Amino acid sequence: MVRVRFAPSPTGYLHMGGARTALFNWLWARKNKGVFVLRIEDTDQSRSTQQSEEAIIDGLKWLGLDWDEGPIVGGPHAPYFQMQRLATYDRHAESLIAQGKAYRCDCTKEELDRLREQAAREKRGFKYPGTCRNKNLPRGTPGAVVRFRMPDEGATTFKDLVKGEITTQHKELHDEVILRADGVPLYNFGAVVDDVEMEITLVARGDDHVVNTPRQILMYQALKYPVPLFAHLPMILGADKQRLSKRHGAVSVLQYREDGYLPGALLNYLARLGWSHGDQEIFTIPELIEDFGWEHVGANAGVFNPQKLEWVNQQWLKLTPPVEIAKMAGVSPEFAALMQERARNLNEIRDAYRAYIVPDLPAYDEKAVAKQLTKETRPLLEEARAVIDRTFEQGPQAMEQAFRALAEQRGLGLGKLAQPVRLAVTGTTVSPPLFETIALLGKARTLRRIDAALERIK
RNA sequence: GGCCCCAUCGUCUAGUGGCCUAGGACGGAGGCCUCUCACGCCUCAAACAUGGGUUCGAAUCCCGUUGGGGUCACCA
Repeated sequence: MVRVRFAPSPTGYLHMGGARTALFNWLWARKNKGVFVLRIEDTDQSRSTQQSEEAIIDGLKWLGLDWDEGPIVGGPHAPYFQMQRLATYDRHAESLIAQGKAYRCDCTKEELDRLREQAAREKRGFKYPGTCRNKNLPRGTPGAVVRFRMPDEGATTFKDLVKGEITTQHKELHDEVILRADGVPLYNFGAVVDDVEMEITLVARGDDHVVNTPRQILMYQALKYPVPLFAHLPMILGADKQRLSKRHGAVSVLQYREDGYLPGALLNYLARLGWSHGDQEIFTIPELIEDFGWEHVGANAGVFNPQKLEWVNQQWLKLTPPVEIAKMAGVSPEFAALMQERARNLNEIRDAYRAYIVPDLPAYDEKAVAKQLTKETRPLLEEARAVIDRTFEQGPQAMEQAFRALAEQRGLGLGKLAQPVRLAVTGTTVSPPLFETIALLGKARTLRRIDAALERIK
């Protein structure tokens, strides 16, 4: 049974990197009929907030990345909030201490900071010197944290599903803190204990965690638990090739909802950022689930490209049934059908709808009016009005035929005739095909608009 | 700085020793189609970081160099 998890810390919204990590985990779970667990790692009490937690959950929900176990839905390993699992960490820490694999340490923060600064001055990495290693400090020692006893010699090797074999010498490691004095675990320990408890079989997470992996493997081994598989996903970079951060365009995925993107399009784009399936660019969600695999996840970081995302969104818009688009954009299905192949996002559809479908008279683009609605075009517009009046009931194709006949009669291209009419009817020079738009608007409203436009010429 | 990871068009990537005069996609340039816009179609420009090996043969394997990134917390 494949069991994977997404374990965000509620210290901010869900951004692209987190969304992609969640997506890859989710795809793997769905592909293997496994379980996708959502776990909230809220042990940084100074930075975790309720709002962030909600924002992350909202983001996942919008994307359609549903979880089988976790907040709201519960599950056999509840609770799924680390701050509610303190007793579990304590139990495991005590067991490690009893076996001599961990120990209490009451070194003060000040001493440690001094050592750290000194190490920095000497351009060395800081390593805890092991002051309390053999003190056997008892439970209840004031201010004591628990440190994990790292082996001094040897090396740990693991096979990362995307990066291949990675080896770390144990001498590079040091006895890191796994439990604070107040019993709140630190990342490496909390994650390991929970992944063990929740029976996670594969850990897929950001690249920045590769260095944590050997330490965590050592902890799994100390705990006498099987080690899961690991897959480290490369970073997503901003246009400047810098890691995506709040300053570098790392916006909430929910911003894309505001901007009129389809959740599936975002998922499609994110999947292709770092993963590939031959030359295919556009995938439905079932296709993504079917085709996804770690073999084709790239090992190098990728730049987030908004233009390509927009293109993917456009493709999705074309492939989505009009009724669904209508629902999302808040427009009629008929109009959605006309707009879906020429809009890049839902907002363009909604804006157009509000501009010239909803109101009785559209807001006119004055610059275009000055150019298109002139004394020269007036007779044309009058004749067009008559044509519409006469042929409307026969449908858009008949109207078009009649317009073509009229244009030809006047020695004009259809464009010369259609543009003033389009402006009169929609208020703009850019719209879906004129005759279908007119059909959708209705005869009375169309004629009223043309009359209003004629008024403007005077 | 130590350790670790990465390196194909501007960007996302295909490529797993011969199919590569390196393919696709976004973006760019030009054109076709056309009632506007968009779609679609066609054409063009655009890359294997670098130096050594290994091999009959290297974008593909190995080493060095360079460049980029990650990480060195009682953050995650």
